[in-house]
Amino acid sequence: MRIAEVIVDITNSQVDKIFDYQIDNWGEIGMRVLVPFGNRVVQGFVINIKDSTNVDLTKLKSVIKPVDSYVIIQQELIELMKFMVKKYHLRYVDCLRLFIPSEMRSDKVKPLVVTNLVLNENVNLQEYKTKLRKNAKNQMELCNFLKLNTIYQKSYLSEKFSNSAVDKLIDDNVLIEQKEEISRKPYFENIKTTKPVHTPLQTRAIQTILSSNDTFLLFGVTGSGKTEVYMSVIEEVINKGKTAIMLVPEISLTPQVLANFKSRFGEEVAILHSGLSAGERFDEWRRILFKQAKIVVGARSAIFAPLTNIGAIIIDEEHETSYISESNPRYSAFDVAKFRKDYNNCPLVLASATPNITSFNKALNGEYKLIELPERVNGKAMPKIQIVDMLSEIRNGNTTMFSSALLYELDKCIKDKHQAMIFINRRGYSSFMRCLDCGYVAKCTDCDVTLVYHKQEDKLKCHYCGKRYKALTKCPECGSESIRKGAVGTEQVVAHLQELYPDVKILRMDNDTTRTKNAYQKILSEFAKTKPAILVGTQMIAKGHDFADVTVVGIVDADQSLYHSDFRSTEKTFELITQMAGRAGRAKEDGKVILQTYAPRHYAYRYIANYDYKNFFNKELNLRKTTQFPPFTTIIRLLFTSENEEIVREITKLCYNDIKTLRMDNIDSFVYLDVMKSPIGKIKNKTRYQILARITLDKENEIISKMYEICDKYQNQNVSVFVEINPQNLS
DNA sequence: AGCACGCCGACT
DNA sequence: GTCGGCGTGCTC
Repeated sequence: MRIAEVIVDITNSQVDKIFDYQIDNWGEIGMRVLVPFGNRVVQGFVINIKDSTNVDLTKLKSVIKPVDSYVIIQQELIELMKFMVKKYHLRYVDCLRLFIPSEMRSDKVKPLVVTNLVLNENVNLQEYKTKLRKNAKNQMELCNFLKLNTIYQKSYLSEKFSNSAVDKLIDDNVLIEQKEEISRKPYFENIKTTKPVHTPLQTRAIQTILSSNDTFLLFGVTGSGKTEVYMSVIEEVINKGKTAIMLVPEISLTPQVLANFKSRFGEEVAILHSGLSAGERFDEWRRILFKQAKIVVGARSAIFAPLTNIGAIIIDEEHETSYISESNPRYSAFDVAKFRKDYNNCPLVLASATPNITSFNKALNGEYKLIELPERVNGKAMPKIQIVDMLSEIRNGNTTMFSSALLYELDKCIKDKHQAMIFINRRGYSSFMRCLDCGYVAKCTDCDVTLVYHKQEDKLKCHYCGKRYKALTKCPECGSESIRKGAVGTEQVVAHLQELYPDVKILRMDNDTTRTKNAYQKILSEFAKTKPAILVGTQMIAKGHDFADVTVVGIVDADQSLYHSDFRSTEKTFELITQMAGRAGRAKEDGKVILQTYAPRHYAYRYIANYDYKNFFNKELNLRKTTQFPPFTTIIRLLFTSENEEIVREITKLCYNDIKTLRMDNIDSFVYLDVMKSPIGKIKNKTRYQILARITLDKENEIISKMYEICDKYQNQNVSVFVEINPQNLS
């Protein structure tokens, strides 16, 4: 007897289990099938085939038929599904759905079919022509045009000789129709690139990566030629008959980058990202499945690409948070990458100019192998970063948002017809409170994290422990009453600049101006061709294109992210500013970076100005150690939401009691535990409560799985419970 | 998720 | 007397 283990394609925890069905010989593991389920028919995935079952034979039903004529989920991904279900406590279906393009399930997208026409070789064309009517001019011309053994596109012939003429010849069996499935190809600029000569360091990096199956951290400064390292590694891997995945942040998937890959690898590259149309994504995915494409370049979910025999996995800009999914199926592309690396026995490369603190720590511990590219390929120094103390600007009578140093550089830049970028750091909308006289910022006494001002309650709150403080009316350090809160916005900056430079083109790029589909590209290309010009924007201008003529980068109010209430805020500030600084002086002109701050002596800026990542890392790691934050602990957040406020509060409380018991049994592993209303107490009319815990690493897995168990116990129709491990934001 | 089974109020 | 409300439980 052949028994298929089937996961039905229904997202509900109650049916998210393995169902056994009898299956005929056509069935294969990894196929989509139709099965009778209750009194209806549903789609399912065959995840295993065996020859016996524990299910009562009177209950056992048979698989009806396959949905596709081929396997769509390979064995590796089925193993990966099991790994993810266990590790993240996910549903089987949610994982399986990650592995195939959503277009596949809706049946909305079908392979694009074109009709081709060929001349019937059994027809005597000359004889046929004599039988044509005298006035059938189009048909005659068409007959004269046709040659044997040539494939014509029907649309082409129709356009040239009219539809009716073509149809007549088809009717008369002179032309034979042939259907062909073709792939919709995402559009690429056609450019030619030449392979550059490698520096000795690049060569060594490439060889090191290719010579083992380790996880590498490639730490290379901006402009050190990391991309060339990836490309060469991939090239070698392809030459060995294997395949490769490269993940990049969504925002880096610019036409320029893609064109570069296409130029180097041609048809062997498939691109997967959200900018593709449904049809394009579906076709790109099928090209991978059918082994026509061997290199996959894409955003986070491209890590699930149906490649076999992977020879290298590369994750660019590994410090980016977008590699970790924070909703629905929560997973980390790093964990998945490591799984696939082990399965395929190939190297995994994580790369960044400003590695994640945790990653760099792993590199120093030996868990990752460190490869460094400390020099720029063109040999140029990084642009000079000048730190400007905005408090002394105020003392000198300049109360505007631009320092005299920045205005001086802007004037010069515009006079020389160069370009400038003004970066507004608006990470998180939450506002903090700061003393304008001494620069003091309110912080939590327990967490070393900036307090967030909540307007409705007129209170300062810590988003990590929930502790509340009175809003500042005077500074506890110097007694001054000039307390300011809130942030500077891009609009304000643009308006101000336009006043100062009425004749200069000033472009704005932020969440508001990039709503529409291609707005992002449009703004960038407009900026590229306008000189002089100033581009004002949020983080999104820090990445992406290289503009050769940008000589000035202004960072207005750098502290915004420094004081964001997150233990990673200093790390994020270092990343952002370093990246932003890298936008200046990329070509022959030297660049200049003006960094405006109210805290010029903050340690982060000292290291940033010197591009000193390693010492910054040491300092930051020490701080994390003393305050017991990751990577020395793991933060766990249990989020409870419900439309019924009473019930959530009650359930959260019950759950909290259980977790307190859990802490009793593992008293040394809990660094912190508390329960509170979530910082954003209500979303979409659902009340939110949370339990926050920080635990040491020794019993991490054990405690996490206990927490999942506890949550499962309280999960019901009225209350949903989420477990988040090291969440990126705590709203 | 969907659908059947099942036990209590207002209607042709 | 019945039609239908949605609580509970099951689906190989």
